[in-house]
Amino acid sequence: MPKQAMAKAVQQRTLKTRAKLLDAAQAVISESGYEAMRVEEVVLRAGVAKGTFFSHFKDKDALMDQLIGAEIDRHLDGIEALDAPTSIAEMVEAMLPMITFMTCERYVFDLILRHSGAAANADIGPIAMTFGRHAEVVTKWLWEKPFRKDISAELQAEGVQAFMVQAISLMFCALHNSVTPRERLETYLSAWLMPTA
Amino acid sequence: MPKQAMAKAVQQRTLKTRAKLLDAAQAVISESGYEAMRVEEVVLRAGVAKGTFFSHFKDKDALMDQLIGAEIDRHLDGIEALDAPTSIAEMVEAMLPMITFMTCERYVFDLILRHSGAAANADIGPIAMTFGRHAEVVTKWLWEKPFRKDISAELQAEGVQAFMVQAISLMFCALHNSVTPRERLETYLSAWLMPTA
DNA sequence: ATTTTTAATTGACCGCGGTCATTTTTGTGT
DNA sequence: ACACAAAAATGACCGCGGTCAATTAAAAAT
Repeated sequence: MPKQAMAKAVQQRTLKTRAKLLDAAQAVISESGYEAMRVEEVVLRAGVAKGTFFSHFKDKDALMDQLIGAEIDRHLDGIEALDAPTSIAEMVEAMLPMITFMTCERYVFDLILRHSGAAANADIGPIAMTFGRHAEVVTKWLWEKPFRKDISAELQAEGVQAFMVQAISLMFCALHNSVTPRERLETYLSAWLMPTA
Repeated sequence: MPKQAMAKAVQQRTLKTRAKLLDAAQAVISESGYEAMRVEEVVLRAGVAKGTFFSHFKDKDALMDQLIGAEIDRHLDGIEALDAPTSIAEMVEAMLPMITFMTCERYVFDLILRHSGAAANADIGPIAMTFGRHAEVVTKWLWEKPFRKDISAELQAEGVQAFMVQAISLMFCALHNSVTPRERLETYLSAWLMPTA
């Protein structure tokens, strides 16, 4: 039997509970940050039992995936509303708010990295979706305003993501944080998108 | 008082115990893989108490850092013995054994990523060291046999690492594993090191 | 209305990483 | 030899994510 056919099975009680859990989690995070979030604290505030949490979310990471994914999506909305950047500096500028969020906590960045690719073929999580979306946006930019013509816009976009991750990673590295992420990313993307040899 | 002056303070008992712990850990890993390693199992085999483990290693990750770092170092020894590659294919070929190890388990790759940058200024862990070493080796290659001349060998090497990480990440992504890591990395590095526009 | 089926919730329980006051061992000064 | 101080080892204990058999509430069948 196809899943679609039995979509009726979900009760509104379920939606209420899930909303309570999401709200409670968001509240905790707003107060104390992502890393400090405890499942026990969330269920306490939501007024449900611990087991209920795990019948709504596969594990703690799944909740984080949703919340963080939603936040990134909000930033992507802003990015998507922009015109295609005409310079590297503009491109970096456009991506900076999203990057700032991604690096607000070490914990957040690690989680994003872990979820940036879909683990199983079926469950492409919210964060993995945002990476797909980001690649699309950048691809569109590069399609409209091409920097390099020897390789496809898709490949260029993949490189942009790779360098974005690299630039962010080095932010958490005590050895390499003398330069700002903006500067570093500009250096990378100039070399990647505007090679002169 | 400088640390050097009081180096005497370590007893042989300490070295014995640490060796026992490392051996036990390696044994467990050889049998069941990295992910399956449990601190309780290790201390049981080593014949010491649980607390002893944590007086030798800050946490479980620190042990993993050492073991995995040592393994990567072994691969780097092999890489370093090679001549500077004259083509992208050769370069990828040289790095492939190391990459294969890094991707032997999802858990291993995640841990490597988390430790690839030094967290605090003081403690540059074994894995972070290997990333530095790898960058040096690639820089030397690019110095001897330059691909691009518009950017420094160091920057080229940073890009190689960024693309290596990207290629590996996509291996664990169910959506993008139709192409082999070798192929993907060759595509990336060709575009990065031999741009034609 | 009443039974039956199915979905949702519960909380005691477990696994495992990590801590710390206490005890044991080792090296040192007398 | 002995006392004493410093280092190392111990294991009971804790925090927290995650499980599952049992219970309760909701929808469907009668």
